[in-house]
Amino acid sequence: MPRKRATIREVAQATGLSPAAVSYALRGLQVSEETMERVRAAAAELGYEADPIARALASGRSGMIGLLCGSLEDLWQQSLAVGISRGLREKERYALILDAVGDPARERILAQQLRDQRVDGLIVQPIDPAASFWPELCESVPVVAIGDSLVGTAGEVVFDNRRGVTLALEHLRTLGHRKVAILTSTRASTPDRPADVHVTAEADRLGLDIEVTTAPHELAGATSVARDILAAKRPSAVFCFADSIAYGVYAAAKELEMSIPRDVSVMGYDDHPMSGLLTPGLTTVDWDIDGIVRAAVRLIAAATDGAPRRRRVVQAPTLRERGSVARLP
Amino acid sequence: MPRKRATIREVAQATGLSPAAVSYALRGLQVSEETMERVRAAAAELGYEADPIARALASGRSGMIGLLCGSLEDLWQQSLAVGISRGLREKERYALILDAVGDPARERILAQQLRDQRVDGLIVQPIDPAASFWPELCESVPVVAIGDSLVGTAGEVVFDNRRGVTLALEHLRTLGHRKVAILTSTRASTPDRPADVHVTAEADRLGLDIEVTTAPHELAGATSVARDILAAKRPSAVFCFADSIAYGVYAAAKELEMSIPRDVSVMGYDDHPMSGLLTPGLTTVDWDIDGIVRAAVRLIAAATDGAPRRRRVVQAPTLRERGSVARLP
DNA sequence: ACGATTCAGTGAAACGCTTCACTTGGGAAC
DNA sequence: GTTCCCAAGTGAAGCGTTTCACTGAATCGT
Repeated sequence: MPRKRATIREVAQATGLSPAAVSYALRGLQVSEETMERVRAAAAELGYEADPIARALASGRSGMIGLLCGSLEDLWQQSLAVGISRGLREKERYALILDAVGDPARERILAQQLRDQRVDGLIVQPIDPAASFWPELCESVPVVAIGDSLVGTAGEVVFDNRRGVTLALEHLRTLGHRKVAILTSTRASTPDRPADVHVTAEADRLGLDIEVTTAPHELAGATSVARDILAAKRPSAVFCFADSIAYGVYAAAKELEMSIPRDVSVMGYDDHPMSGLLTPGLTTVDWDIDGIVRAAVRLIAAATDGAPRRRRVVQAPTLRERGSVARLP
Repeated sequence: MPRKRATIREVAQATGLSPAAVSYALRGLQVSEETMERVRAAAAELGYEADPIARALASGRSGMIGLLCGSLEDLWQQSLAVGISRGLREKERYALILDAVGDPARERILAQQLRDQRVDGLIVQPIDPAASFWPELCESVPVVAIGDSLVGTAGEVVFDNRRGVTLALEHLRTLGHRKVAILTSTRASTPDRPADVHVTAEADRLGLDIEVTTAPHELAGATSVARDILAAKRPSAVFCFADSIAYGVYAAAKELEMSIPRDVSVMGYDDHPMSGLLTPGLTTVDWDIDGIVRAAVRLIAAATDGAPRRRRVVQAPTLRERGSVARLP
């Protein structure tokens, strides 16, 4: 880290070339092998490194991939973010991670912000896939959407949430549960998310008596919501739309001295690494996070490296039984 | 999100002013109330929003705060990052989060990258606080360091790791443990981190028979290291230098059908929210993450808002007993 | 009534790079 | 020996802001 950055002009002077030539040379364009070598040497000598801001302004590209998360309080999304970040790094690309903290309005602002940063591509896990700004955004930058109902221009990684919900609720039904509390994630608005719609539809079909409540992902908040539900409603099972929320149920059960699954059964959704560590292990719906990460990275890389075939990767869920759901008599 | 961004020039034309005047007006500088109002109206009308990249290039500032994490695989650091991100948002500032994945070389590159992004300030949790580039970096941007031995120019949030280690090891010693396996986090180099040094010093003082091994934060990796340790060395206790790593010990114990704390005692370090949920709860050293977040945010905000008093906030650890450490006969 | 001081606003030069439209010199083609 | 072309390199105009040094007019104290 030299005391003062070298500019491209200085490299040009050092080599006796024009700044333009240096610019081309450093990117391996339009110049002879020989000058390229000469320029590289001079650049190394001077400790020159291109200024990303100036570059972005001039070229309209930043070399970064934006990652817009619905809510990083969800531990699973944290894992996803970390995974994607790592995956991109392996492809020599950098991720710019922003967190909408569950707020659709914030989602709009941050999406705009990322575009303003000239990201080459955008991976989003939309809170509100129906929001009106997505189409416009998709026009100005390749988008890979991760989720359920979609917006991607560069591809999509689709969770079959309908199937996931079916898997979960059928499991509960088969084991004899009828009165099921549903805990879904809090959000500032967007009431009719497709995932939620699936839940009520499936519950109807299976003849389950459900009550849907929203809960935050963050442990303390989830615990407090779960405490109320467990104490007041006495459901035989709780289905949480994220493992993070299920952790809150575990905590609440502990506080209330209820035993899982004897006093109440719990199901999660996502399969976060910690879920297998709890006692009892959390029965959940597993989404193959590695597969999702790989798919998302591959799609965005393809889109930005100019292989523009838009693809749709569908993730199938798996039921992962671990012991947090009891069979009712 | 208008189809095409309005530029400052267009706003200038619309109001009949010079671009300079508009620039000043939008920032509430140097112009009369009346024109300010006129400019604001026109800007709103045209949907103008300043381009952050151009702004950063011209002014050398971006309005963002960089957050450089040692390793986001550490769940505790994830929590820290999320907390800081949220804390900054409340102060109307944005965080740019980068992850060095435990690699000191990467840490240097990313630090440089953040400076190149013209961040107004930098919060770092250094992997290698002794690395030579910190002083130079500190000259070009206010730095708040979080950790043990420090580099901050804008302030520091210090963990008293010596005390934390003492707390943990004394606890083990008091309960009769002598043969203790230490699991510390993997890193690409930097062998002599102060925290590690404290461990061996303290162990000596207390007459503990320790063996130090490095383990990754990520669950599968930690589990596999822990499995080897538990099977081969048969320590009476394992002290993990991060709760994430302790989770690996729980997983390994489960696989080996060892019971915690009957067959082996486990201590963590950090107090991650999940630690209280495990069975048995993980006994750990608690660092008051909220306090750290608040301190870091306050320090960096003070430094960038021009109140340049450099402060040092020391965090004291607390022992949090939960049941994963048994008293030996 | 006069220079001195403020106030509101202007013009143009940065910021550091990319890129477009052009020169060149020199070889191949005819 | 022209003509044509191509690879290698140049100049200058951006990209959208900020900021510095200034101007003209209005205000002020005396």
